[in-house]
Amino acid sequence: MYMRKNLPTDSIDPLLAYFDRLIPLDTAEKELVAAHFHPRLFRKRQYALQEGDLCNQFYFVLRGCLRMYKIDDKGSTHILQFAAENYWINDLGSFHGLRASELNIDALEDTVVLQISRDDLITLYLQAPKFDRIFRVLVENSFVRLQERLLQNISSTAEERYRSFLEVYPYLVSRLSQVQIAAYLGITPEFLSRLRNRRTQTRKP
Amino acid sequence: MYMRKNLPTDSIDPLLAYFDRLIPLDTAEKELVAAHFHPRLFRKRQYALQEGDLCNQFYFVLRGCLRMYKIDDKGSTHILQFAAENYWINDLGSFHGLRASELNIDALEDTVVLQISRDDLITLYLQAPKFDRIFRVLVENSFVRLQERLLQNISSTAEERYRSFLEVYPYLVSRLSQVQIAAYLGITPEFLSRLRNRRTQTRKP
DNA sequence: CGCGACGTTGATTTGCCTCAACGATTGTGG
DNA sequence: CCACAATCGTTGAGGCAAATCAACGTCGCG
Repeated sequence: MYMRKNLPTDSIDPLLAYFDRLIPLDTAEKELVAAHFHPRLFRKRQYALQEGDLCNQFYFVLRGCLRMYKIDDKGSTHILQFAAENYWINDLGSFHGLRASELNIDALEDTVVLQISRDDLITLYLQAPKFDRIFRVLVENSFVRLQERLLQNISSTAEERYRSFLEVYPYLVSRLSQVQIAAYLGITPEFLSRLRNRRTQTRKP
Repeated sequence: MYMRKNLPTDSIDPLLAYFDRLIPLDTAEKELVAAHFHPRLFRKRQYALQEGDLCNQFYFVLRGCLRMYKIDDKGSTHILQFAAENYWINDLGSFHGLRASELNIDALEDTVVLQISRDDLITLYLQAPKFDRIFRVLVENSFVRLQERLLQNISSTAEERYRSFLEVYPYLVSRLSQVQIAAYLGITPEFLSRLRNRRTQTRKP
């Protein structure tokens, strides 16, 4: 059987491990996962979802990094989420509400995902109700993180948010340009540059 | 049998109707709901959750209005969520993560809720896995709304956020003081006052 | 090589905050 | 039931955080 480079048969393993850590799976359930999730490569700058389209897939990142963002009327980019290794990403509003998305998802690096379509996910829920629980827990965790971020955005200064980002996502910082980080924090790249230099100063008199 | 005023036996009905609208329940499942959820009254200004405590209950509001908020180091209040009739509220991070909460929940009006403890909810999941799905859908919907709010906060001015609040929560506006609305929008009450007057002006020369 | 993204820095502007004062309303205890 | 305190909404003056606009050197890439 022909196998594409970068997409070996055992690419499903990290996902199985991920699920197993949340709630242990039996063999039948692991086979269902293997049957419904499919590997896919996105080249750098390639769209995984484009504004106006329906979000039909749920992505689990194996390697690389995706971002989900909105472009406002003034043309500014606002990043809702990065998704690197072992993170999930999709536009849940479009995915379940069956409405056209206002968001874009694209690749910041060459990225390999495991994807499942909405129809396959619904089938999976029917075949193994345990996945209702798994995805409930998964969304609950995302909800808590999102709520913490909202709280930060309401109550903190740009500098505090930047410091917090460095702490929470240290492994991302080196992989992202300052433009991306600024679009995530909700500030301009110019101001982020000033923040960085403001701190490394206070050295020479 | 003695029955407290304001808390009649059929107070469970709005919750059953709420679940039924999401995913139809059979008789046994309705009885489980009636067995695990309990009515409770919070007087105006009474805490339902206090910072430092564990969030042990999930609340469904029958009448009245609760708010969930954080007090920062400077003493400012930041409101994460209002919950009026037919809304859910709790600190999910504390509820499932079993950690002390940094948030407060209290009543803005005399409020009647149906509450379920974490232990009872877990029991409910085991007795009827359908509730895994129900609460998955419920959290998914909350997640989508929260994401929209974060996007607004990152990308919009205070005035745009205020206009949007008026559109999305018209039934709340009349019940809340401007102090509460300002704490939700992430601005000062003074500035909210200016926003309101800025708009009703542009009339007399 | 040349073009376009990136990061930096300066000058200026602006959205929103802070502090302070005031009358109107609410609520509370004597 | 009244008196007093507390909270609310409003307005003014002044200040600061962050945006805007512009210019410039650097680097990676086609």
